[in-house]
Amino acid sequence: MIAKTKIKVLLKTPEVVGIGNDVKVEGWVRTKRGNKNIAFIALNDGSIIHSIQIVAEVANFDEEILKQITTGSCICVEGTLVNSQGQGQSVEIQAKKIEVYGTADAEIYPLQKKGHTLEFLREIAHLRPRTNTFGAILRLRHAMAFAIHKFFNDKGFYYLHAPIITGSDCEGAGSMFRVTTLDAVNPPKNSDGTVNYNEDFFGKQTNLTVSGQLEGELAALAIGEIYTFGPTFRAENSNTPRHLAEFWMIEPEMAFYDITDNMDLAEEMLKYLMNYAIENCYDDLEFLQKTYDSELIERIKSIINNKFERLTYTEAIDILEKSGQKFEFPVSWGCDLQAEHERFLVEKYFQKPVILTNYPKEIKAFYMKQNDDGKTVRAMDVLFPRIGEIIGGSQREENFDKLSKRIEELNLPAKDLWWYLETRKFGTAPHSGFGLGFERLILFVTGMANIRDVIPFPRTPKNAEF
RNA sequence: UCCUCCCUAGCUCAGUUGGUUAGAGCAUCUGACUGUUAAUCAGAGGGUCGCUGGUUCAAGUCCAGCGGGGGGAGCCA
Repeated sequence: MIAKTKIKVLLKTPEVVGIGNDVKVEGWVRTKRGNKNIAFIALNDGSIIHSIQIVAEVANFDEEILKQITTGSCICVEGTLVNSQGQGQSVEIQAKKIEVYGTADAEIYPLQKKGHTLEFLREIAHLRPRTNTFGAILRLRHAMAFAIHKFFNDKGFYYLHAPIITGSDCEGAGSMFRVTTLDAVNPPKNSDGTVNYNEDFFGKQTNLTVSGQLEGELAALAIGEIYTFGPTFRAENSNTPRHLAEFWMIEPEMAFYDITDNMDLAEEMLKYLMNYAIENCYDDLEFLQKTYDSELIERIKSIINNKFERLTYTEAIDILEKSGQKFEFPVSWGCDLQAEHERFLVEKYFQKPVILTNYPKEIKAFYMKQNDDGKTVRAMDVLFPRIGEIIGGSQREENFDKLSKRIEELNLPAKDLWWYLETRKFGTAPHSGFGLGFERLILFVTGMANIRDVIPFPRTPKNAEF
């Protein structure tokens, strides 16, 4: 009995098995070609972007078996690993035995050996992992997730599991998905006709989380440095290539970090991740570069090799006002920066990542630390080429009175935030944190243009088919 | 949600000022070919032109509504 081997091992380190020795591989057929004497099968098992070539002498095999080997079918091959006689690959397998695990009727199997549009592949999300493109994306997605855990673990951060179901709508980060077990048609009512949520599963209104930040702060103010990495939900009717209703977010939160420490961490992490991709996923990056984005690897390297430009919101407004550039939305101090403004700063003016700090408090969240000028808060946004804001964060307001006053000014439900405020009442500490949208990171590192193509099963308005 | 473009064969698309039987490439099927690289060559089959309604002698083509999708914007990550 021959031990099975991953195709990655055979292609990358054939010496492990040894030329001339017998091997067993299992995978899905990408293409079959040949003539009446010989058949060439490109076999892929997902371990690597490349397929291995299976060579089958037609005379040695049952005609019915060979007929079943079509694009998309799944087979097991036993044969001898040999140096290839043809161009295009260094090693190949001279097949001795082929077992068909599963056929794929060529008349109805949707994937062809020719290329498909990404839009079409979205309609067959159950099969698109079988394509080279999605194989590469899924491997990169895994590598980035793993690298994030490794980065934080190596720095002594703890992985915190924030709740998915929350009872608060505090961050104001957008509309939430209601979580309920009440009968949608006939819910229990109060005497005034409103729904009686006391009868609901949790005895109150609950929602899917829009952010784990507030819970993250609780943990940071106890065990120092933490990060969350989990799904997040926004019920916004956003129809763009950069938004999902369900996406994954990484939210580190650190005690005793000021805004500069926060920026240093964000920059170090992004550079670490880019470097990890180059060192561990080069074959996939090369494929994506060749197929979709000719500047992909160069752009990733530019993140590693450039110091991020750091400037204040006020300085950025000044640059934009003096730029002579015509913008659809005019710039003035106090307005939020539009996509076109961010793009100008990152792609034209500095031509590298930019970190903007000290935004007007009116356009930022209540929990951000207020500066002494009374006008700005210690926010930081990291802006990337192509995708804009990849990270948003801040030093947090640790002063109980200032935070309470801000909550009051913004008319937020202070009574629902009692637990959050108690961290400022008992042993408060300077601390900071930020949020990184995982899919936006994957968007950048794969060179894909649409966020629906970097998550296995995208959730967007009117779409939850798979 | 707003602006804009698109929806014709399994896929990607052509289809002229509205006019007879709606085309191509690829895929599929059949055949040919002694090592192919998205193999090549020859032949064949394959259509409710997104849906509903309207204008007209006549609609893939014009109009309206609805549905789906792309791009841009807003919200944001």
